[in-house]
Amino acid sequence: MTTKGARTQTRNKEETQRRISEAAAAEFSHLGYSGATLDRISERAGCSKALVIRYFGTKQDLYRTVLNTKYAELSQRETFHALSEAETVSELLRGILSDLFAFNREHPAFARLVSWENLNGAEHLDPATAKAARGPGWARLRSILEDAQEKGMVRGDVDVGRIVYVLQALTVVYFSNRHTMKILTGIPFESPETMSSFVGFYSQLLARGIATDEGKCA
Amino acid sequence: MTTKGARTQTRNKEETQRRISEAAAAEFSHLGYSGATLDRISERAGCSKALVIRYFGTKQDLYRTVLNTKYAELSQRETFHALSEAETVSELLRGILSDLFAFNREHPAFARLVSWENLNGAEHLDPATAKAARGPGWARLRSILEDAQEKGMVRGDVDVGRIVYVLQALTVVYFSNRHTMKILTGIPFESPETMSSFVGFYSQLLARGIATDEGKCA
DNA sequence: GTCATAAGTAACCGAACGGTTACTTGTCAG
DNA sequence: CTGACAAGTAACCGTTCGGTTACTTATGAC
Repeated sequence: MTTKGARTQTRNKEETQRRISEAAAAEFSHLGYSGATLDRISERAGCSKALVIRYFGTKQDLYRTVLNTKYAELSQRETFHALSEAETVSELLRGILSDLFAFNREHPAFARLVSWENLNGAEHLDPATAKAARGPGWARLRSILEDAQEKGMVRGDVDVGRIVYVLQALTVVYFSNRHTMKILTGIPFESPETMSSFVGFYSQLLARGIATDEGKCA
Repeated sequence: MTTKGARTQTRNKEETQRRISEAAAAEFSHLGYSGATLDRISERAGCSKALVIRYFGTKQDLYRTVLNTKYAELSQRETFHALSEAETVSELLRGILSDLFAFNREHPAFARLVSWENLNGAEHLDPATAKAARGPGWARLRSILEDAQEKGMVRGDVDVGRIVYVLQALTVVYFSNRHTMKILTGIPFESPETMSSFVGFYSQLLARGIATDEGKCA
């Protein structure tokens, strides 16, 4: 009998690789590239350090794998794809912002990895993988936005890049700069209500901010 | 004759301490706490490692000194204090945002240190020092904002913390997440025009977003 | 001059790092 | 049963880390 499809008792390559990958993600997210150690990763994974290197190459190789895997997770979630059905600008803004917040809440490691990565110039991030993480909601946003501009409801100086930027900024800072930001503003980021009220407040603010006088007062 | 006020030829405590402090700021900003090494810092400063430890204590002590010194620099700049004379909401928003961007452009090390610090829980940042970095522009913002709300020009759900948050978010992400954000949005952050157009666009967007219909259309 | 003192350094320590090598052992086709 | 191969490990290597110790040397008051 072959091993194929069966769960071997003590020795299992795929399962071990999965455990290593998981342990590495936790370690890199927590301590960054230079702070993480292969000794701790192998300890977390419950195997020897030599095995980690055998399966994933050098520390840098392992880091690259972890980072791009996390980005790929973002692009595969279902709620993201549901956004392609949105009808109005404000509805879509709220949907995207809400989804960005939800993803970051469910994957606390993600924002941390992005921060670490920016601090060393994003040289380990595969551009194609990162672009895929935008999801179909953004293509939808572009078409709806341009449509609203033609009808004179949205101001002409608004473009998709700037909207995406502010949505990302609001989200990223919430999760990766909460410590200094709490000292600065006093906002209780750990409170669940803060997050939902943030989404509502800022999506409305953005919708009003990009609208023409006609689009808003008429 | 005493050393007081004179520039000694080869041995000079204050000057050496200044060089060490400068070298440490560059090193910590570039590589973070765990990535930085005392050997490199002493090499940059042109002195021995033992002297670094003698003057600043442990690596952690040195890091704390560097971090809080940078924050103190923010609170001492002149343009920040000029904001206390602003008259209108939109004028003040533009002033604060413009100044935040200017400071970060002039002090690239600052945003990096803030990112590193958030990644290890902001445990080395002195809260009093951080709060002082808000400057008088924010107290002015509160009073002008509340005044405008009483007159019915600004919506009631707007508060200073949320405005400060979005201003900081727009700025912080511009400087500390530019690498991943460029891949994501295609925005050319390195271009000088991008920054000034950002300040104009978002301060206008915010001003319109927080205004009541009356405050905007009337 | 000279001498106490402070500025500054070379050499070293144990620990921890990333990575390699030589080895053991579970598993399965025949 | 058995042997070959893959899964997995213990022990080690050279290097670098933060930090200490014992030492040199420039400086200024007397």
